[in-house]
Amino acid sequence: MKPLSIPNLLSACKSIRNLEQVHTQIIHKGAEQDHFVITRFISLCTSLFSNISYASSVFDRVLQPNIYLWNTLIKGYCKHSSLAQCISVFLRMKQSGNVVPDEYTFPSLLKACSSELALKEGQAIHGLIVRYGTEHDVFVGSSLVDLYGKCREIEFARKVFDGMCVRNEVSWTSMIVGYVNAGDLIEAKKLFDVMPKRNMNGQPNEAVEIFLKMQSMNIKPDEFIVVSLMSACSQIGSLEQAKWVDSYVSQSSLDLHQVHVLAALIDMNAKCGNMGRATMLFEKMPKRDLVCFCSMIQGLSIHGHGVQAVSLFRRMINEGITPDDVAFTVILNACSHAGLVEEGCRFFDSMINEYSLVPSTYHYACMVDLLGRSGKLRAAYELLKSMLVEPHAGAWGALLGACKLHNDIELGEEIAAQLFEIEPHNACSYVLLSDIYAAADRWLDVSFLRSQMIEMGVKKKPGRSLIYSAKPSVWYPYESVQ
DNA sequence: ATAGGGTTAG
Repeated sequence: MKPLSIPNLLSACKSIRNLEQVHTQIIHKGAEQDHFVITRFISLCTSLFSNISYASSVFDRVLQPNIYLWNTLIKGYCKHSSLAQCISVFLRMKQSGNVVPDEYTFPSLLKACSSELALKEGQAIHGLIVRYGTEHDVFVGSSLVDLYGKCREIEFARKVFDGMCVRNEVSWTSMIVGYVNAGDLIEAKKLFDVMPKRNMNGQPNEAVEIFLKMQSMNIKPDEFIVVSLMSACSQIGSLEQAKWVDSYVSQSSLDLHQVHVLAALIDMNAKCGNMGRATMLFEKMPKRDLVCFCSMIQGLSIHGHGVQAVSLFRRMINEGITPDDVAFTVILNACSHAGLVEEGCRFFDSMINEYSLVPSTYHYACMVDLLGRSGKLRAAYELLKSMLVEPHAGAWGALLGACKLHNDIELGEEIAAQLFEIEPHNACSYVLLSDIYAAADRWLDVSFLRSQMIEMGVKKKPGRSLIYSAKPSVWYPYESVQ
């Protein structure tokens, strides 16, 4: 049996109640200033029990926290609190004067920026990373690649990636995901064109090529990588490529039982048009979860099987799975595409009244689309006006599209006026209204609108400067220099 | 001794 030391007691904690009991022991044994013990305590308190305020109060009693303690606390905040809170803890750390941020400090901060798409804050932190000389760490580099990729600053991501002296699977995944999300697989291909060619038995394409290059560089693809790869395939929608990846994944030693892997595999097959294979994988699952149901329902919807999508949704509920907001987006979308007005309205109603979900702007957009397409323009308009939150521009756009479809000039003008206010630089609404006028032979209105559109439509994106520091591999955006 | 990064459904 293990001795009843405090660290051992900590690792045995199964509930917050246990943790409080060990905390009593810590105070009793006078271990409140023991950095090792308190670090374990805070780590456990935040990661296992998500109790940042408790962790914070214990931290505050430590007189001279060391770097381990600060880093653990910052990670806790980054996981469970807002970016503003994380940065405020980081500033407290810097102002304490006892410790210097190191390569363990920055990854969690960058992750917090990444999840809030806080580019400016991320760039400021990038500046600090360079200042503290931690930019060559693989964790820091990967986090930066992830941050810039997520913020659609793919060139920054790439620059960091190129400057990294060590890269691992995480760095590669972050870079690939960045390119995938930017929809820029062509650029990815260009990068890998400078490396030796490999035979691919048929269809060369970008994501698979990246994948093969990784293998040739002895980077073993893990579950993360193949999920990214399959996500890329889903977006490209190529059946050939999906088949290739499917057979690779199925024959590999990768763990198909990891929930993300199978979910991505089903989603890829469903999106690429291989519903047969998707169905087989789906039905063979020992326990089907919400995500896989959604992938299947969406797959059916994409391929025009709206009625089947609805019945699969009903089966999901019968199997005891509770739909969430995403599931309702999927099914409302399916109803909208298949023109299943009655079913859609019933789902929308049950979403609110049975499942107590608050419809988002996306749900309203689906409903507006559904009602609008079937000619119930006024009902759609009333629904939009009844929204408590500000409607998404997409919802107005969908309704304007419906006005075009049903040649309703009066309502079209009313809605376009709202859209011009929300999105004055989006050409779509001008084009739609102009089409409505054209269909009614109101050419004067058309030409007026077109000239207005040209006037508003051309807007140059602001430029950006970069500066380079003494070391050529080190760079950061100009704004980050303080 | 104790601290850090990447993946799925709209």
